[in-house]
Amino acid sequence: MLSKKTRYAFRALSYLGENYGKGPILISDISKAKKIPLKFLENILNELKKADLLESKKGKGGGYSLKVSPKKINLATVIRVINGPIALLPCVSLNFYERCEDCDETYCGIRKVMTITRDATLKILEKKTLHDIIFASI
Amino acid sequence: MLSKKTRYAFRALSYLGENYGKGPILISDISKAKKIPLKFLENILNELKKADLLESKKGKGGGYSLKVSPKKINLATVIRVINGPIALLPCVSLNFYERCEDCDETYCGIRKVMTITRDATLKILEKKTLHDIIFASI
DNA sequence: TAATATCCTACCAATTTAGTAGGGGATATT
DNA sequence: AATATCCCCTACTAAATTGGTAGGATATTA
Ligand code: FES
Ligand code: FES
Repeated sequence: MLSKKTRYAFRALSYLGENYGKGPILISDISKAKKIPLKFLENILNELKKADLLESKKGKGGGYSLKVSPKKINLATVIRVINGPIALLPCVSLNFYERCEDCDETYCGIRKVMTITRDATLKILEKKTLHDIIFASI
Repeated sequence: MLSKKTRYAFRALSYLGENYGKGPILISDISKAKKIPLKFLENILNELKKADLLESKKGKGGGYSLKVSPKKINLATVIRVINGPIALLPCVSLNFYERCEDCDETYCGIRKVMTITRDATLKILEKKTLHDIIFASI
């Protein structure tokens, strides 16, 4: 399951997507509009910025905005940044790979199934973008 | 990601599957063969029993065995018993549904994508059985 | 230089995860 | 009936993760 933090991230990004092209948006505005605890949201947006999905501006007239169009931000990327691995096992993860002790990857049946599952999941999550979820929700 | 406990469950079930039809298998045998902490495994097997996947016998000559053939135990069931929901959001879960506060399901774009993802995942995990992972790993 | 707004570090409580410890109860053999 | 075997149950615990808070440092604008 995705963490609450990840769901907050999606909601915040949706808001930024809805306001794409309108200049910097205040954290406090997003916090109010999407009912996300302000200081927690601050952290989330900062992580998204470090992952190069957002850009920010300090001082008056500052705030956050999407770095690229909502059509270019896919959901898999967001989940990886905030939630971590998408695969169900570390030995199957493309971006967070870790070897399994006491298990030979070449002959592991569980791993084979989880690889298929991962591919099916990614096929969807890498295709669906912020734009898709904003548009679907109007 | 699946918990370590879930991975232990798969390994234990694989062992029981490999020995299907040979009568009760000792927890300690599974523990040794699959390198799973004994007391932890005890707990796991008991949960699988309560979920009606295993049957047990006490006393000498006792142990655990699969209640049905490895071909009839699908991976989704196992994950649900030990790990919990398969869906990425509670509002999308078929077996562990919970409503999202501050979010209208009818218009929620995230939910739509996660529903598609869940279906794709289930299509695989409900089809693949214990037999598949045992056979693939030989 | 004052006001504004993000950035950074540190802390915290609650929950979950990954176990351990120890005895109780059922069963089979002797 | 005694005993050894083996699952069952309750309770406890350490460590990690989750979901936050608090407070100040830093950058920007006016
Ligand atoms: S589960 Fe990772 S290699 Fe078997
Ligand atoms: S995320 Fe569950 S309804 Fe929107």
